Amino acid sequence: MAVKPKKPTLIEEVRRKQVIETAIQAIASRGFAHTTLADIAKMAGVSTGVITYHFKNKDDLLEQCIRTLFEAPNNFVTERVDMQRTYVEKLRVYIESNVEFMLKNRNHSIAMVQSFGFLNAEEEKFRITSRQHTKIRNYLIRIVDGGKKHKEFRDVPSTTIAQLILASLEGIMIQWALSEKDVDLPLYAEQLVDMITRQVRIAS
Amino acid sequence: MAVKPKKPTLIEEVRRKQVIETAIQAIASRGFAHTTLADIAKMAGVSTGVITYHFKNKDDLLEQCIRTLFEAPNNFVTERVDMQRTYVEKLRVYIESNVEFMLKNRNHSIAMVQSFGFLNAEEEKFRITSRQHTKIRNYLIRIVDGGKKHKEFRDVPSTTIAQLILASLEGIMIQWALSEKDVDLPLYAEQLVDMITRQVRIAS
Amino acid sequence: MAVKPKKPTLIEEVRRKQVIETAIQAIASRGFAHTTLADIAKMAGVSTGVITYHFKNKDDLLEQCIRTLFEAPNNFVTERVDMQRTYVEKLRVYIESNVEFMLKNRNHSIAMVQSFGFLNAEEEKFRITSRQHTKIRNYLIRIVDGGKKHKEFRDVPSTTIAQLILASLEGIMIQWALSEKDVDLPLYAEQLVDMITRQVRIAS
Amino acid sequence: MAVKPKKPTLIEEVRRKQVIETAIQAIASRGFAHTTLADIAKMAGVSTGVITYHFKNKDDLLEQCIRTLFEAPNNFVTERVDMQRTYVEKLRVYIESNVEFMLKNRNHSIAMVQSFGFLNAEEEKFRITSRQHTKIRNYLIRIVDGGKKHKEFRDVPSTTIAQLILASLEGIMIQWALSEKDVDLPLYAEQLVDMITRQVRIAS
DNA sequence: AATGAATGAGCCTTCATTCAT
DNA sequence: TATGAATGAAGGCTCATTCAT
Repeated sequence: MAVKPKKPTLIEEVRRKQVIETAIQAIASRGFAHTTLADIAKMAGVSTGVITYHFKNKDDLLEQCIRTLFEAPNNFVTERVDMQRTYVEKLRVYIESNVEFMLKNRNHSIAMVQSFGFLNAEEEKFRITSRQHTKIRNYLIRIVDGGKKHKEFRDVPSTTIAQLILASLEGIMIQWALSEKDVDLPLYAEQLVDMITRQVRIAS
Repeated sequence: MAVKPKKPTLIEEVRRKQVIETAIQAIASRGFAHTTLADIAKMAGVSTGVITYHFKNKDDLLEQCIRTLFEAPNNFVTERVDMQRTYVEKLRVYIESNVEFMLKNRNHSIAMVQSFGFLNAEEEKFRITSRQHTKIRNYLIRIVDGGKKHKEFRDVPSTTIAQLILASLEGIMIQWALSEKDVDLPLYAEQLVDMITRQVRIAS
Repeated sequence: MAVKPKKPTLIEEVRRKQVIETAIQAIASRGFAHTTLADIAKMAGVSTGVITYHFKNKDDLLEQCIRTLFEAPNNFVTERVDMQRTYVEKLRVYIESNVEFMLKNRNHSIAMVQSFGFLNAEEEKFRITSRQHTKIRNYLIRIVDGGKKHKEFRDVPSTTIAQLILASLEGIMIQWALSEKDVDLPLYAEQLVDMITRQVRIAS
Repeated sequence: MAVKPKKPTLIEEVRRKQVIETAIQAIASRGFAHTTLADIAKMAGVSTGVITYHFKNKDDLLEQCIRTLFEAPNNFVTERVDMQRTYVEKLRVYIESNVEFMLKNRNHSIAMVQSFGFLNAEEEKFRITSRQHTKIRNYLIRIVDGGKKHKEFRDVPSTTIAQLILASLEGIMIQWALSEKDVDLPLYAEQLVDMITRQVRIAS
């Protein structure tokens, strides 16, 4: 008899998505540490058992949340970036659509900042976060390299530039999560785009 | 009977410092969520009771940790920045000495990133972090304003520039905490200084 | 509306037997405590619902298991014993066929030993086990009494002898369940037959 | 710094003993499966936390219980057996003092029967039970061998005799645990001594 | 007859906090 | 000051049971 190939029913997938989304909302408002399964269940309007029925355990759920926290903005952003033709435009759109996503999903941003708190190398949560960072950085490196190849950019260190863009976006997320009113995101994006462009572009 | 007038003995202060420092090390290695008072006590070589004897409760201890996490690098950095005469130099030293502190105190950096993950607006820990951010930002704003006043800088938006510097430093801290080998901090600092300088300085 | 007159369909009976047998296998390999209905269902290749559909509840299933655990060897043994003419032969065959059944159904023996461990006087499971013990003892008493009546046996205390035979068989089952290789069952049977015979038979 | 050598304080040892004894009583009356830590704690008049403070977890406690369940009667019995000079006497006293211990500690016997339910080879509880059985059997083998060497016993198979004695004692424990009034233990002991003696002794 | 998603009570376990010594 | 035994609330997890399909 063949091993059952783990067929995730439709309803199964829907429930999981629902629970993950609710969990993210819960994390955003209570913080990672103070979010209990009972909280999430109550917010989702289901019983506690549902969660451990659909997820192996709490950590499994949190891992899915972290994954979603990275993939959702990533999909949103890359979709827009890939439509641009010039590399200067790609960088501009990368920054702008990241900020756009943040503005549209403040809770996601808050939850993501919270997720930085899981840096115990023993945990799968750590590895997921780490892998996502690498993925993002590589995506940016490819853009910078493309810009250099097409003579749009001068010979800047691609990795460092990628780190800089990622850092300045995750960094502002922290400040904005801590105090919304203290940060004017569109203005920040504009300034960041200006600065990055000035830094990488071949002077005309 | 009168309330004991809070006479922080010398030994008292030493013990507190010791416990706070141990707690930071514990947080760095286990993560915020998994650090128990028993862990800290054992690492410090004292009994559990010592902690609740010297601190009101666990949150009190964590608050002191967060405060230390911000104040230690802050003292290190401002001391060096204030010695600089030109504003371009101040910005350069600000960035460089931040990175220097990180390199000298990796565990502090890791613990600080961890601390971002436990931010619940209802908590004092949140307010402390928020206040520290404001303080840092104001310090940077004053430098930028100074540079503008002394005609070293052109008319850049001070607040945004301050946010950008803070973000790019806290942001890189996350990447470096997640994967030390993936980030060349000195190179990053150099690039960041170059970029910021280029952005603010009046073209000569 | 009249109560459904309990019409145990053929298929119904087949299903029940199948589930009971699977449950016994599960108990033998996982232990009473760790056998869940989900385990049994999965092993039987059916859904969880099937079990509670065919059995009132988990305890009902376990009770049927215990009953089977006693009745199966009992049927096997009495069938053979009743064919013997002399009482000495009856005792010999009683012991030997018990051991034969054990060798042919190791998992049943293991499950039976496990079942001893979950006896709470308040439970029906306890009463079933107790009743089965009485039944077996009475069967053996009748044999011993027969032997005495037909002058094959001397005047031994029938009840005690019955207890002794039952005890030495259930007792060895424990040792054999714990460690198969440490017990040579046929040799044990031979020695037990020899000893019991020597004890009850009228010296010739 | 040397590893702390785990010094079990006096009070620590007392507490552990107390909890173990209470647990045995609880197991005897409720059964292994239905005994919760809360039950034990309440019976012992302490808080739930005490148990997990002094024991690693529930399984750890149960393991200690099983160990005690075997060692207590063992100490009681061997102490008396070792005082006997002849091997016939040793066997007699072995059986009689086992029964004596049972009569004095009915709850221990009941709990021990319950413990037979842990036959999951993966569990430490299994290994403990198994090891204890081996220990007892070896002790009996040594007696039988001694009897043979000193020409008190004829050439019987030592291991099988040892198995038989152990089986007939553990077996009667089951019957007596299930129904006290159905088993006359002293009479049983007498008959068992008579039968074993008759079996092993060199006919005079 | 059968399924399997959903429920929720019950239990183990962790851990901050207290307090007698 | 310091200790560490003891407490008990809180939370994750298991699993028998129910029920709509």
